[in-house]
Amino acid sequence: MTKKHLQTFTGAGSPKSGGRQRPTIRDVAALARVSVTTVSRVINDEPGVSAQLAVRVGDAIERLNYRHNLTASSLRRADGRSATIGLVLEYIANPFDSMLHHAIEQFALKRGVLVLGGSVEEDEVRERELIAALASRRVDGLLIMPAAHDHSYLLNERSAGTPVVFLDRPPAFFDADTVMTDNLEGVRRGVRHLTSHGHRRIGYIGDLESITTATLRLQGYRDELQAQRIAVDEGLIRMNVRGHERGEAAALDLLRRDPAPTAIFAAQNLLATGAYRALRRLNLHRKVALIGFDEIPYADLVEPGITVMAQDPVAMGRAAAHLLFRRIDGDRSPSVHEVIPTRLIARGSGEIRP
Amino acid sequence: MTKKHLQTFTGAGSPKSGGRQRPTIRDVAALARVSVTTVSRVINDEPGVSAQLAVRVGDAIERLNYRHNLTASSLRRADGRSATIGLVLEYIANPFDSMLHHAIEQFALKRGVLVLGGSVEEDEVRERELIAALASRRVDGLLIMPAAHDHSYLLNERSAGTPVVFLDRPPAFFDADTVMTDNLEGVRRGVRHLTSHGHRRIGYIGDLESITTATLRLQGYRDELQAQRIAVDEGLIRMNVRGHERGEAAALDLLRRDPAPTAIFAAQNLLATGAYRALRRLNLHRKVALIGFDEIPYADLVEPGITVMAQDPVAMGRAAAHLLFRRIDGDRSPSVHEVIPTRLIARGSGEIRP
DNA sequence: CGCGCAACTGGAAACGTTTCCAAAGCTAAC
DNA sequence: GTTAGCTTTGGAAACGTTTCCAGTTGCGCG
Repeated sequence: MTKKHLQTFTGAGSPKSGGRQRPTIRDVAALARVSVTTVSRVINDEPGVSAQLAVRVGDAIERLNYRHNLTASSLRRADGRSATIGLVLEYIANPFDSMLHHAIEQFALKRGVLVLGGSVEEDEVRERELIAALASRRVDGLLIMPAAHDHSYLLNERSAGTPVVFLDRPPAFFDADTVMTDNLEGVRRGVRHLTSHGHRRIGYIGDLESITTATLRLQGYRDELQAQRIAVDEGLIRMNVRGHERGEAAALDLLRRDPAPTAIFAAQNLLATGAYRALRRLNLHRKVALIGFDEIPYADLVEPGITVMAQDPVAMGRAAAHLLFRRIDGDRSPSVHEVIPTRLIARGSGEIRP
Repeated sequence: MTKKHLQTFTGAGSPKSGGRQRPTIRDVAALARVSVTTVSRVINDEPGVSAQLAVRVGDAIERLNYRHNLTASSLRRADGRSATIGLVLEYIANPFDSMLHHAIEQFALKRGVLVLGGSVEEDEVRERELIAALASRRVDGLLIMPAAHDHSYLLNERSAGTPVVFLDRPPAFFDADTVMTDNLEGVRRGVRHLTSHGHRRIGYIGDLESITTATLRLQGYRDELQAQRIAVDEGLIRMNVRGHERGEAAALDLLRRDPAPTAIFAAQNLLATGAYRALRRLNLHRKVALIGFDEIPYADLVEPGITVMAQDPVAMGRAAAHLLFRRIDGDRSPSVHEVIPTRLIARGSGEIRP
């Protein structure tokens, strides 16, 4: 089973057709009339090469258009580094994920490290396959936004020296560095914003309960209502709602209750836009308040603008990359759990009074 | 200079600290009491291994948690394949780019190929560095959305057997497969939509002239007006406008002219949202028509909805990946240039009459 | 019973690089 | 003038795998 995914060259296996081979370090050495050792030293900026030889080698590299072979290098070098890290995201076309990706890539680039990535789309099997594929390529570290609920399978990777940092969601049955949004407090802050505007019947729409952050957010909703001594009406809660359309349907459903909620908290960006569409359809978008969790592109262009609890993917990506590289550099201290705060962005929809 | 970027291990070079080494094919062979050759055959699904030995090897792999080392494999195998392709994008956090990325990744995954990527952000130097880094990792092929204006430097890569496909923008001084949006016809179609609604003074806001597609789009604007026998008023054209804010400023500028345009064609997604904001600010969003080029997330949620000429990043990504893999599989036929049509999505802003 | 052939198996070389170690050259100190 | 020590250089082994080639086994057939 393992092997199936490690290696599936569907390609007809044409013998690297077309074109002469790339020049090797040996060709460079021959042209520069030095040993391969010397060339290697020049390539790696190691000390102990006379200026004269260094120049000769540099010229030869230039002349031959030599390209250092990092796979061979990585294979031989003592630390086995490939100058590549693996990034496992939920869905790369989600703005949140792609911002994360970009922040990480920027950070990695400073070290000359490239990012090998993939989307997993809430599929546990795909997560494991993707990570196996990354491990096969001997990435120097893994950044994971997990879909699975048991990460003990990562023990092998780590004991083989590949550090792992979890992003946006915590691992299960596995201890590792994490970087997460402050989901609980974020939602509480949003709910508080609504209650401070006079709302007491606040509908809640949440993502799959299998996603840890979704249950955390729901907990924030419950906690804050309880703190405000507002009874939680289970009929106002819709969980396991996924995607735009279902978000819209769930909101419609909530709004047709009697008594209807005077505000809705939509705990994920697609759910928020779905809810907004429902409000518009019922012409309630100026009557019923709405707060979304996670930023929505162009949320300020609609009327009223959509108030959100914004996450900070750039800060998260940077923090995660920072942690990962520290581990790659040999840090063996206990796991760190960073929590990135959210920010309330008031744009109108969240400031509607009942 | 080359070497600087090929390899910049800032890492303190801790000796792959922590944890025992990974098991190798030799360990597997020893445990299964067979030769490494046999293990290799099993791993690669090659014929000619008795069922009995295959099982023994499989068990040993399982027991040892062996992970096939693709770097070593790639180094030795005749075709040199790494089961990895390189993807160079303009800016991965742009929805268009991330959709492309996802489509490509999906396609590649079917072949067990992973995507190694990076954003270039209109920086020619970074493009070259990134491609050098990808070449160093011996990717099997390159998918490039170029920033540079001279791609002759890619000749080496290709003659070394790495196929190249251009995405969204054409190469310069280099012949290769391309997959592009039908920019010219797309803009013409949009402008025609405006003229058919009675507009004759149509403002145009375009991106940097250094971007080939931006000049192509402008050409579409000119062509269509000319075809309709409408004189082109150069004062209505704003080129070299980049990003949201500048787009807004350019639109404001256009709208304050006398006579003001009755419609605006914004030839890029950020420019369109910028223009929309300008219209809103002047309270002209129900008076002056607007069409954007490239899809805008949630463009249907605003009032009026923003009419766009939508590109099809999923089709483009698929087409490009398809072409690339054909080349990787040895296809040496002449370059192919695929053109993906755009689609008019009428949402209100483009149907306003003067 | 010997032969040819196919199927299976393994030893060793090779991929392009880094690293270990030794050799060579030079300077400074005695 | 010899030696110690440093700097510069190179030869060869090694990384984990695939591939080449040869060896072994089993079987059917004359």
